[in-house]
Amino acid sequence: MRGLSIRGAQEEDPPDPQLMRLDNMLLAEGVSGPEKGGGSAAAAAAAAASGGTADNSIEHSDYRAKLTQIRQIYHTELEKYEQACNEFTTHVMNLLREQSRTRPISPKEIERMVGIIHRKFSSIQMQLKQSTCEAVMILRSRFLDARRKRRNFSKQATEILNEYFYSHLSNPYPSEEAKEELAKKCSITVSQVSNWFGNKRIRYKKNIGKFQEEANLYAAKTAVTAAHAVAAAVQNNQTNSPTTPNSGSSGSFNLPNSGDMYMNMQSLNGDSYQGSQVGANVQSQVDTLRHVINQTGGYNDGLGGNSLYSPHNLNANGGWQDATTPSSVTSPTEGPGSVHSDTSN
DNA sequence: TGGTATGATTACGC
DNA sequence: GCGTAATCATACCA
Repeated sequence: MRGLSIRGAQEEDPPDPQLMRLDNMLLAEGVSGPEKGGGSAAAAAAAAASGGTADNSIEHSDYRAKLTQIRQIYHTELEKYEQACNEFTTHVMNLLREQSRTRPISPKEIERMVGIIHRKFSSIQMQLKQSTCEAVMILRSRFLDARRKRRNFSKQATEILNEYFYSHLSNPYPSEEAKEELAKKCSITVSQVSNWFGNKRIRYKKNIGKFQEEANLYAAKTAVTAAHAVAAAVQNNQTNSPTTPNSGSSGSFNLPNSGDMYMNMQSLNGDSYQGSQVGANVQSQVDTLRHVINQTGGYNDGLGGNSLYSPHNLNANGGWQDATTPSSVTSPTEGPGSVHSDTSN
C-alpha cells in the first residue's frame, strides 16, 4: 500500500492546482467533459494553428479519431479505477467489519482508512490524467508538425487564384475582403491566399517568360467570358436603350464576367475600385482579346507571340506600383509597402 | 529517382 | 501587419 504513495498523495481536500490544470486541459481538449465530436474544437484550434484548411479534413479526421481513441481509453481507465476504488473500499470495510469482532474499531478509524484509499486512488487518477494529457500533447504536436506536409491546392482553387491574379495583374494585391472571398471560394484560409499571392508575385516577377503562357491562357479565359458579356451587353443595348451607358467612365461598367470574373468587384475590393479605371482597364484588355479570339477562333497563335499580358506593370525595381499609379490604373489596395490601407481599420 | 512545382516558413524592411 | 526575397520541405511528374 505504501508503494502506491506517489506525488499527489500529499494533496488534501482543497483543489490541487496541478490537478486543476490537468482537468482544464482535458476539458479543453475535449477528452473529459461532455462529448462534443471528439474534441473538434481542439482539432480546429490545431488546424488554425497550422494554417489548416478544409483540405486538411483528412488530417482533421485523423486527429479526431486519435483523440477519440485517447478519450475512450481515458474514460475506460477512469471507470476501471473508480470501480476498483469502490471495490477496494468495500473490501477494506468488510475486513474492518470482520476485525471489529475481535477488536473495537472506531468510526474515525474507518473514515481514515477510506480517506487513505481514496487518496491513493486519486493519485492514480492524477497519473492517468497526466499521461492522457501527455498523449494529447504528443498527438497535437505531431499534428502541428505535419503543417509542413503541404498539400497542393485543388485545381479549381489554383484556377480561381490564377484568374484573379492575372485579371488583376496590374495590381495583384487583393484587399482583405478579396482575400476572404477568395479563401472562401477556394476553401483555404486567408493566410494561405496571402501566401499564394506572395509566392505568385515573386515567382511571376522572377520569371515572367515562364508565366507568359499561363497569363495568356487566363487572359483568354477572361476574354471569352468578357466577350460574352460584351455581346450580351451590346445586345441589351440594342434592344433596350439607345444610350451607351458603358462607354464612359460610369461606375456601371457592365462586364460582369471580366472585371469581376469571380466575384463582384464591389464586394472584393470594398469601395473605390470598381469605377471607371477598372472599366477602362478591362475594356482595353477585352478589346485586345476580342481581336485575338476573332483572329484565331481559339487561342493558339495569338497567344504565343502576342503578349496579352505583358510585364509592363512591373517597374524597374520589379515593383508593381509604379506601373499602376500614374494614370490609368489606381489600385484597390496600394501596393507593396503600404498594404490594405484602403480597407483600413 | 531526379528535376520541377508549390505551399509554408523565416528574416528583414517599411 | 503586410510585403519581398530566400529558403525549406514536400508533392508531383517524366
